[in-house]
Amino acid sequence: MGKYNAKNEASDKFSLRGKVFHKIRDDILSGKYKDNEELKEVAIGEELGVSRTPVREAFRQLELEGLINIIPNKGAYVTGITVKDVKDIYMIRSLLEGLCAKWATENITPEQLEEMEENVYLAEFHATKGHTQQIAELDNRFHEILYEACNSKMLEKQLRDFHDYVLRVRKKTLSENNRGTASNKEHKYILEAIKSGDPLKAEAEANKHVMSAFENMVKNGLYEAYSTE
Amino acid sequence: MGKYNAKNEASDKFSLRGKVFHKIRDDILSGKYKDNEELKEVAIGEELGVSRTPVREAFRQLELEGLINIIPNKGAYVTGITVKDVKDIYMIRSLLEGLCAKWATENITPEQLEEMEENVYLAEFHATKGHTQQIAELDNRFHEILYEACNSKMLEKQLRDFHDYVLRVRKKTLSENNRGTASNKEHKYILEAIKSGDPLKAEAEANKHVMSAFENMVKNGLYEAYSTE
DNA sequence: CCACGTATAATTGTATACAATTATACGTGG
DNA sequence: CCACGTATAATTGTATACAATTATACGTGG
Repeated sequence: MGKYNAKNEASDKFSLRGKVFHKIRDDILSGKYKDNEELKEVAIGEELGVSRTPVREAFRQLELEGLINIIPNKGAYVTGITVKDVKDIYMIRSLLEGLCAKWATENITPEQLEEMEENVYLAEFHATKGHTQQIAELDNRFHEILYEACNSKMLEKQLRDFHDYVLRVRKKTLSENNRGTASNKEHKYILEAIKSGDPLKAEAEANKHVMSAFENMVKNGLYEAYSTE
Repeated sequence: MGKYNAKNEASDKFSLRGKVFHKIRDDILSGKYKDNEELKEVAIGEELGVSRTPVREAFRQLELEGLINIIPNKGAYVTGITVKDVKDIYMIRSLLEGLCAKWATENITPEQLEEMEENVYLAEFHATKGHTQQIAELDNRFHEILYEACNSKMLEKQLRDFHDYVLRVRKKTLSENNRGTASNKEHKYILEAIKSGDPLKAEAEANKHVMSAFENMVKNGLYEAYSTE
């Protein structure tokens, strides 16, 4: 599974289509394009120094992700991500991360468990030192391990997609307001529930973790700066 | 929202790319291609009488849906959908349909509520008559209404994708074993919870509905015939 | 006979050409 | 002046050409 994904990422990095896809995706999520703005194949192709072919292929992917809306023979229009979208994603993620933690309790391998323990331990250190970059990376990795450990291709894919979607928001939230310390404490609770073999406890802790991340975001009003609404 | 989607469907129907996408997707989901089978652009293009361009664009979409795995410069390989995948999707759907019903309770419009009542009433009639085709259509539509009524673009998209994914399995299940009658009764419970303005009741009923659909499927061993495992 | 390397074929990646469709400009009649 | 229709430009849709990469065939030396 990990290898499978690594390959896909390689594909994305080394082909023009993948580069174009990620570039436009980032630009939409970061708010470079306005809502309903029209994306033109030639213009974007020229900007990135490629022909229309890779741009078109990237458009098809973006359409499927729901980031743009393609009207046949007419054009591609940015759908963007609104404040409500981010909120909804956190609600959905809360449920699904819970399910993921529950399943992970029953399917995690010793290696994954060990990496998770190491992750939490190391994050504790960086949190006290205020190393925001490392904290963000460890946080991402904690969730990645959880996704892999649940042993469900379907759930893993869903959570990964959502995770990517709100990545920018999450990173910012973590770097402010001591959220990093609190977040890592919650990771520890999840880890302990998994270690003690209590799936329902793990589910509840993961639920709470996502919800508290969301509440922290709302409290700080941080997410408004990153939406197109 | 409804219109937005209608447009997308039109796009899919009238462009070659859309036709190719749906054809390959159906072929994978119905088991025409084996797991790990390689899909070649030229071969599929010739089969469908189109050039490589629409085929390639369809491939990119299928990759994003997780149905094929594209290795750069090498080829596209069918990932397929396994028994476990179907099971996992039902578990995920159970949670998300619950959330959807909860939100729908708070956001449903009078028009949607009326259509839902009509839907349940009509399905009752067709269930007693054993009209499997109509039952399947009304069942689909019931869930569509629910998805629209929750007023969340994100959740709606998720549920629609999953719904499509297991459509074939669902249709078959409904036509056997009087599941249609039982299913419609559960729809009625959801509807009544929504009408009485009880979001938690609606959530619980929707949870149960998906789980009982899944249990029915397992009991009859029906889903094994529709997977690639 | 087989291991290996090289030539050849097959396949994917990207750019471009042409067709079809849609948007825009512009002129004319009233 | 403006409503309308037609010509023109811009844009997307699809096919095809060429380049780059990978798979296969085949021959030769030992």
